[in-house]
Amino acid sequence: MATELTLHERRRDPNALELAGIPWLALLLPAERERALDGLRVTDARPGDYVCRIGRPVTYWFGVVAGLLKMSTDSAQGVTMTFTGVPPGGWFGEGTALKREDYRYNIQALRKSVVAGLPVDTFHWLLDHSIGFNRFVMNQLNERLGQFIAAREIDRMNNPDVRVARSLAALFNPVLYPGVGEVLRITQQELGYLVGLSRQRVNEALAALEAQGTIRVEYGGLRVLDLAALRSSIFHEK
DNA sequence: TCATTAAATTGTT
DNA sequence: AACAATTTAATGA
Repeated sequence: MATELTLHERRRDPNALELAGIPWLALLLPAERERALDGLRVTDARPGDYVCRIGRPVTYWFGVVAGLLKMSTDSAQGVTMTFTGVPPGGWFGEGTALKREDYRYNIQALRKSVVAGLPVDTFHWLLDHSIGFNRFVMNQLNERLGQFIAAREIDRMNNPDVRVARSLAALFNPVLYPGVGEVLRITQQELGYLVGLSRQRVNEALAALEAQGTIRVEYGGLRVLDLAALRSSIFHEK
């Protein structure tokens, strides 16, 4: 039933599925939405594919429709540092797009993903004309600031269980990643990569969180049961 | 559509 | 790091 409906939608509009996964489209007035749709490009990314690279001039403002991306940077010593994962519904690069600078990080697909891109010129046009779009971007910047501060706390924490919990809470952020919903599709391997822990240790932490009743571990993903608990959970040393 | 096989992911040591 | 067990995805009749 659900598939028939989407197939029907797809017949009318080949991009219907993808467009449903772009949160800010609903905030635009019809004329603005039309302009946005003219510019929007949706592409598939294979694991390891680069969405953007450090130093390249900004071409698009990017968003994740499906899958999982990672944001990373290379230090002068050539060490790759992963900052964060970007799950569905996440849009990034406003700062760079605003100033029309070069990308300051690499964005790579961790798994097969669907990525949407809004050309910088269209991005600026929407900023100049759409109040709804401005609200979205402002809200986005504000929420990301909060997450940035939280990320610094996470880095200082030594307890792996807490690190996993807080990092998960960040990925489940409904404002930044409205496409995630109740279930985050991520493997324990991928999560370990993002958090900086071994898969075994992540598996152990997830088991503890599940025992605590804050999440449920599923094949290929995690279901959040208590987001507030995830954000503030505390574990005892063994 | 169903059964079989391959691949991916997880749980454990 | 390695292994077995489990789940999903892919294949082809």
